[in-house]
Amino acid sequence: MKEPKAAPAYHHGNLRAGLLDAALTILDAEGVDAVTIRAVARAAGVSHAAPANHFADRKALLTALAAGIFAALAGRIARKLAAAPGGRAARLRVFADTMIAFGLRHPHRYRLLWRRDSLDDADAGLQQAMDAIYDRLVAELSEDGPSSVAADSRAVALWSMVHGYISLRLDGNFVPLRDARTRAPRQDAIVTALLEGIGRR
Amino acid sequence: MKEPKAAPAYHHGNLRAGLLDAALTILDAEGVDAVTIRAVARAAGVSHAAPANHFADRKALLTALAAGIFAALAGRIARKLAAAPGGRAARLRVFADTMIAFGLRHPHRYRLLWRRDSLDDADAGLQQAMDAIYDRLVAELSEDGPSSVAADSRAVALWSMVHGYISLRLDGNFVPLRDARTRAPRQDAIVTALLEGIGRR
DNA sequence: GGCGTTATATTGACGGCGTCAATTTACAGG
DNA sequence: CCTGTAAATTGACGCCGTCAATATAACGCC
Repeated sequence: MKEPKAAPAYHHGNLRAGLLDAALTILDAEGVDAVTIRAVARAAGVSHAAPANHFADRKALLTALAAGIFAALAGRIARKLAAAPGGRAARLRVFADTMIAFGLRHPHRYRLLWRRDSLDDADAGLQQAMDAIYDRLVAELSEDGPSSVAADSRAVALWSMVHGYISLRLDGNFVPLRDARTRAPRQDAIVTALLEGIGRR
Repeated sequence: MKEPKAAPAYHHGNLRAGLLDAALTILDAEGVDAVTIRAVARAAGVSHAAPANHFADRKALLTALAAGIFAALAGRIARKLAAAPGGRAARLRVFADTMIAFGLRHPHRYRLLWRRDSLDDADAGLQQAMDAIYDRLVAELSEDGPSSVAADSRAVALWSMVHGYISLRLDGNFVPLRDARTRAPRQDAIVTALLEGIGRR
């Protein structure tokens, strides 16, 4: 009747978790390119080939890392939406704010999520996790009136705008961070723009 | 009285241009990560250290490559807009269509433009070229009525949406390429969504 | 307990990469 | 012609990912 296997220290047991921890630390500090197998192994205190037992290659390591990050983001969005008030516009703002806040607070994590050439798309539930968020968004948008655009396209429009805004901000663009007239935070202003339209007026 | 220096074959004269040519070919064929100094040198038929005379490091090479690509894109946008009809909505569509068409036609080139960690931001006129496009967009959007959002934020909204859409498409997302109701191309539908708004109705 | 199997970790090697230093080659101007 | 300078080559270094061979620890089973 062995002990309940409570955290057998290290080295045997949870190296995998230790590697992912180390990888996340390096990612936050130095960015995706610095997350090398050897650097992660070093940080975890094992030899350079030890990670091979848990991750087939660097891509697999980054994919596992990204999967965890995406799960955290999806969870946060779900929680925020569950607690959000009823109005459609308000709920869409919650979605956008949560995404943007996450992206700006964890730049390297966010960027990793979209470094698809460094990730094993097929493998992780990554695509599927993203689809879940997307479906949620479509649902939020699907109480239809006579719109000229279907709910899925409206979801794509919002998702694209939010993602594009984060990406561009992380690249240092759009530095006046407030609307030129209202002085509202830019991220609020662009959501307003999408909600109300920029066409006529 | 030397010859007019008409294309001195190679090796002395225009290695720099030859390297950029080779780099672009490799980029299109195999993506950013394959554009290594050594591979480019190999493709140009010179030794692995020859590029050092023209580009300080890999970052400088990629930056020069990106600068050329961005200039081409900016030129295309300017030309298309110059030839575009008068209506505001129509002109915004021209901008979006041109960007999206470029991004989808040259995925690796488009991705390179935003691999800012692989580029030397300060150096190239890259930021400046982008600002030029951005300013152009603001100008297109600046005939103001009593909008609740200033022209610059509307420009950010459109630019973000277009950029985000391209990025996500290049990552394999949004695969139903047409609006669920109207069967219009998705890229047209999202522009419509932004023009008309997705808030109330 | 003892023992073999299997999972896990180490060591060492290989080739490719970016980069640097030393060297050779080619050209230009006096 | 000769000399100085720009351009290109060669060779080395350390880092990387990855693979093969080896050692070690855990576990199942008798």
